[in-house]
This record gives sequence, structure tokens and C-alpha cells, in this order.
Amino acid sequence: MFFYIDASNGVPIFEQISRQVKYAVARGALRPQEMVPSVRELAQRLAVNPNTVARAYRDLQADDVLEPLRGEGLQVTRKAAERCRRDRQSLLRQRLHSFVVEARQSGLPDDEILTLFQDELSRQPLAESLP
Amino acid sequence: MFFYIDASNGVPIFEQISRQVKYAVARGALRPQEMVPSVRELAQRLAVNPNTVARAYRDLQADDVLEPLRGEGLQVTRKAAERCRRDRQSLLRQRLHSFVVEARQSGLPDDEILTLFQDELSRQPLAESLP
Amino acid sequence: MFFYIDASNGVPIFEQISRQVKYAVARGALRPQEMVPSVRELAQRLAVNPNTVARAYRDLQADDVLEPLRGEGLQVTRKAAERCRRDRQSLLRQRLHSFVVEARQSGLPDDEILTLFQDELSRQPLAESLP
Amino acid sequence: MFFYIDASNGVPIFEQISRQVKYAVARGALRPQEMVPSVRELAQRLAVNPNTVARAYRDLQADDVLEPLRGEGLQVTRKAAERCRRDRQSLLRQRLHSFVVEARQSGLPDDEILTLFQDELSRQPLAESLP
DNA sequence: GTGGTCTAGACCACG
DNA sequence: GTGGTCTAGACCACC
Repeated sequence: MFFYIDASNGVPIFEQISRQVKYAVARGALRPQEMVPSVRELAQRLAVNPNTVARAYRDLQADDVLEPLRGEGLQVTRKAAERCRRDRQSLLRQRLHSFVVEARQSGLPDDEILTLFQDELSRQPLAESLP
Repeated sequence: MFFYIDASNGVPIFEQISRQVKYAVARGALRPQEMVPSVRELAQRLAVNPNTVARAYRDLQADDVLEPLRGEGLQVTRKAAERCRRDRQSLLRQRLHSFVVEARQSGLPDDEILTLFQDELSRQPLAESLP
Repeated sequence: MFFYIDASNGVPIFEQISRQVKYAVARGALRPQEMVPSVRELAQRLAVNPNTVARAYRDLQADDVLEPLRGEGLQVTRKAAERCRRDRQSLLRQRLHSFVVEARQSGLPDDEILTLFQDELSRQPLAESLP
Repeated sequence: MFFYIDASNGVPIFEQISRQVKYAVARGALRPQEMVPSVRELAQRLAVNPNTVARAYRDLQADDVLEPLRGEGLQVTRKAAERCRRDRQSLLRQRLHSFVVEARQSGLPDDEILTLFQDELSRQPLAESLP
């Protein structure tokens, strides 16, 4: 299974879903031409409203990451891999940017920001972050 | 002065205000016993509705960062400095945590995460981040 | 139902609402996991602005009495019952305390204070106080 | 000295002052024809804005409890004693009434309300309540 | 449908 | 002058 939803996260659920699909494609866990789970199935698995999954899939189609396979469901597009790697980079950059802006505004000195960052990296071993 | 609001930020304005007050206290730009700008004045300065500022100030009272001086306005509490430094640490930690979780999930290798981070730090010189 | 608002009471409406929710939970009229009326519905029922109800509900979330069920509404938290019973006790104690302080300061002898109290208790039969 | 102000009480300061003057008259600590302290002096003693004391004195004049003695200050009126005893009774009744209403609404059983009351009475020995 | 944010403007209490 | 409450109504995001 390739993702995990945190309902008390502030980030909208539909966006968590669509991002994680992109990330899965970016890192090769989901390959072009492969089918994604049906709306119903995924909704049940994540204990989430089907509308929410549908919305995520809709967004992913708009981004040319998924495309319908007539009557069969949705599959990852051919160009998805490249696109998702680009998106991953820019999504992360963007989050990082806003974090650094805030950290700077807060007046925390650079060395302490760096310490926080290294702490965090070492606290999250790679293994547990890919359930 | 110590406020900078970004209306197209996703983060609610009232929360940007209350955070920045906390940060200002945390870094010593605003000291215990000092008065904060009046609701009306700050509202005008930020081109924002007075109710929005009032809400931020109300939240800060609930967090024991501000207290009323009857008929005079609001002042920073005695214990605010300590509290705000703690809050700053935990607010930033929290944002960093969710970033690292996402970066890891995205499958981006650690060295590239680090590169992103260093890029961002060097791209935002200290001077321009405290307007 | 469990609300009765007195607009000419001095006590702000939003606070009357949040208190009564707590009391309803404390006495078991509203149980953990149960949904509270929607903001709009309650506002209409009490002939009050929706913002006012929203504020009460916001305060209750801050007190961990309510929690959002995304897109569904607000429900009473699991720990609410215990918390509300404690709050009820302390809210009433506090009011009683300030009353007794004032009664004593006024120089009214203890036996007359007691008489006032008993009068009041017998004048408000239980039936009419839970409309 | 016959009263004591609690600034963090919710009750407006000017009202605390005027009530306590009435109570002092009611219990005979302040007698008809006696002078009350000047606005300035009392304001300084209570560490309060002179306007606040002035407002209290204004209200007391409107209630015929104080009257000006040309150029000398304010004195307690002849009819004040009777009037203040009446007011004391009705002020306390009123507070008690709203307390009982709330206690009943809260669903706390009568015997527990009574227990709270007795606790409070025994916890505040007469001596310390008249500083 | 739900709650959340924001604006605009009125009114009040306090000092 | 200060903050606080309330109303009215618009707009948005989420489910």
C-alpha cells in the first residue's frame, strides 16, 4: 500500500491523496499504464468519503497524471513519470520556502534552524516513513 | 516594524498576526509589559478589518501572551517571553516535521532534500527577511 | 431542547451558548460522540446571528469539548463528559464564591443570607427551570 | 478603610465602588451626613482612574445616596441608610437568583447545590471578609 | 450540506 | 481614546 492519510492535519484530504499519488509515481512505486484503485475501493480503504477520492482523481486527470480507460477505471498516463518528478520538486520547494520565510521572521538564528532540521532528519529513519 | 501579512498565503490573516506577535516577543522585539498597537491602529496599518485584528488579540489573550489594561489597551504579559520562545520552537518543529514526512514519502533521497534546504537558506539572505 | 438564551442578561450570548453546551454534556443530555446542531440551525432556532453560534462552537473546540467531523459538523469529544463536569463545578463555585464575598462585605448577617438562599431555591421549582 | 477592589473580576470597577459605598451605609460603617473621601484621594488609594471614582459618585448621587456639600465634597444623604438597606437586599437577591437559575440549568442536583453553598459559607470566615 | 474567514458597520462599556 | 459584542452578508473549502 502506498499511502497514509492524516485527517487531523489541516491539509485537505483530497490533496493529501493527489499528492501521494504523484509522489508514488515520482519514486516509481506506481508506473505508467498501471491502474489505480477504484474510487470506492480506495475510499473504503482510507475510511474517507468517496467524493473526496473522486475529487483527488479529478484533479489528477486535470494534471494529466491519470486518464480514464473506458469503463475499466483510471490508469497512470505515459507522461506521468516525468511530470510527477517535476511536481515533486516544486511542491517540496514551495513548502520549504514558506517554512524558511517563517523561521527567519521568527528571529530564530540560522544555526538553530539548521539544528532543528538535522534533528528532524535523524529522527525520522527512512524505513518508517514509507509504510 | 514587526508585521508582514501575506493575504494570499492560505494561512488565515488573524493567525499570521498572532504568530507574528509571538515571534516578536520570542526574539525580544516586543518586551513584557510593553503595549501592542491598538486594534484600530494595527488594522489600519495592515489594511485589514479591525475584527480580524481583534480576533488575533483575543487568541493571544487566551494564550496568556496579552492581557488587558482596562481602558488603556493590551500589553504583553510578564510570562509571555518564555511562553513565546517555547511556542516558536514547537510551531517551527511542527512545520518542519510535516515537511520532512512529506519529503521522505515522496521518495526524494536525503541528499537532495538537504540540497533543497541549503538552497533555500542561502536564497533568503537575513536582511530581506526582516523588512 | 437544552438551550435557553436571555439576551438582556449581561452575559454575552456566545458565552451563554457555550456554557449551556457544557452543562448539557455535564448532565448527560448531550453525550460524547453525539453531534451538536449545525451552526445555521442553532442560529435560526435561537434567533441569533450564525457568527455568534460559530464563536461559541469555536471556544468549545478550544476547550476540547467539540471536535470537527470534516464536512459533517461538530461532535462532542470523548473526553468532554469528564471535562464538562469539572467545568460545571468550578464555574458554579466561582459564581457562588463572588456572591458570598459580596454578601459578607455587605454586612448582611449569615442567617439572612441563608434565608435568601432558601427562598430562592424554593421559588424556582425544578420543573420550570428545565424548559 | 471600608472596601477593596478586584480589578480582574469582570464587574466594572465603578460599580464595585458604588456598591461598596451602599453596603457600607447599609451596615452602618458610613453614616448619614458623613463625608466620603474626595475623588482624587479615593482614586489614589484604590490605584484607579479618577474618572472611574467620579462615575461611581455620580451614580450614587443619582440614587440619592450622596449629595454635594457646596465646595466641600460629597456627604451621605439623610435618607441613605434606609435606601441602602433596601438596595442591598435587592442587589443580593438578584445575584442569587441568576446563580440559582444557572445552577438548575446545569443539572446539578439540589443537594449538591446546597453542599456548594455551605462549603462556601464555612470557607469564608466573617473576620477576613471585612478587611 | 457543513464550518471557517473576512468585511462592514453599529453599538456598548470602560477609563 | 480603548476593547468587546453582535449583526448582516459575502465568499471559500471541504465532504
